Amino acid sequence: MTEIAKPFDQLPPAIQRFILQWGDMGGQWGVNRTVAQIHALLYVSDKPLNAEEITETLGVARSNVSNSLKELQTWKIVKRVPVPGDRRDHFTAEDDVWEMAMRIASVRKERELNPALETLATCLEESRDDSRVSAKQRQRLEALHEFTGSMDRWYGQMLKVPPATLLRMIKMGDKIVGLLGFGKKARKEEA
Amino acid sequence: MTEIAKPFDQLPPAIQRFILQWGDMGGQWGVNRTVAQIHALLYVSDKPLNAEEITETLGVARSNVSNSLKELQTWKIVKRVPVPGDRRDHFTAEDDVWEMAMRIASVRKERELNPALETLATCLEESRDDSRVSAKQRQRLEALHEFTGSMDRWYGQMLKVPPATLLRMIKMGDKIVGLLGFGKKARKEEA
DNA sequence: GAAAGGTTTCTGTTTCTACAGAAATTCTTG
DNA sequence: CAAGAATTTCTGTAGAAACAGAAACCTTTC
Repeated sequence: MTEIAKPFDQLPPAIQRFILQWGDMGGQWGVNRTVAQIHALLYVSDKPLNAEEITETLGVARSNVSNSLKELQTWKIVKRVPVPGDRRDHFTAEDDVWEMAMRIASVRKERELNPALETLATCLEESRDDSRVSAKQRQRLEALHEFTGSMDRWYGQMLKVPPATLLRMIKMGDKIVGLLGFGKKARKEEA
Repeated sequence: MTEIAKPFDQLPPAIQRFILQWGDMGGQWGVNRTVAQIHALLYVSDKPLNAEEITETLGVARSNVSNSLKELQTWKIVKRVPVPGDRRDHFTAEDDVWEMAMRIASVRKERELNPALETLATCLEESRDDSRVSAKQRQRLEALHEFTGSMDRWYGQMLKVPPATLLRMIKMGDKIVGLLGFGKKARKEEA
């Protein structure tokens, strides 16, 4: 069908910069450049794009686009949308940034926090019937396990809160600490 | 001085497992395996270790240990400690897990959030005097910028709260949402 | 049910990162 | 201020990840 999609250097400079920077921002996080770039492109695109258009605009291999789209879909921040009169798959990015952030957080929780929890549990288990592991060592593993568990629960709970509510909470910022009534005392102690 | 440090396979299995798993847990995050392993080793070590001991225990190159220790120190989760009667540098890991988490969060904020903020600000700036950027596109960049700013402020504020207080907050979990008085309504709306 | 259009999987190449070992440097102490 | 010890920086290499292009595989439509 080879329609002509806008090549990268014809995009407005602001958009170009965004895609590029977002691209290697991704590198700092756990996703590769292409994945992040495609996400950026879709995020600022006015209309859904098909794989071909993405390929042409970003100048990367078709297969690369295909795989990257698949990854973005596992993160649930890009989805396929049907476009009437065109049987190719088209894609859009989640446009609510809060929703987006929560989807990412959710996947990361599963991929990183949960395995860490399991590992620590196993280590603790194993350490109990090994006298060579000192009490101090056991305590430290315990502390880490406890911490990871707390984080896991915290994330789990935050993910249940609707984005709009979360937004308000975060906007409140440090007032929350005071409101909850245990801020002042603790802060004085620390200071 | 070649003292004999415990080689890896003489450590208790629980400890071995911990170091190994923590090692490639690190890989999932932004730090390489060696760095994470050294951190794990120091975290569960009863006493401060010198670079030589770490080298022997983990079986990695001396230079690698040196560089990794340097990195861990920039994260402020490992520090040099003087050991009386030994002029070699010895190292320990921060033992308070909450303190540790906050140090890491702090560095990540600087390295990731702040640059993202700058980039987005620049893009927005640039987009204002470019009529090819649609209103919708500008809005999306705006939303992302706003979001990033919120996160940045939130982190900044949380980092000021003493770890013990934070611990209590997180333990409270989702009760916080209700306590703050805007939880129920919003949650019903969403459901 | 075959031809065209579209998507995914496979394979080889390139690029980048982690790392070891050596060389250079800095620090300590007699 | 030298000799020795400890640490850091430098350089080359091995392995892993990203990627392009081709091949194989579905899917729709006539």
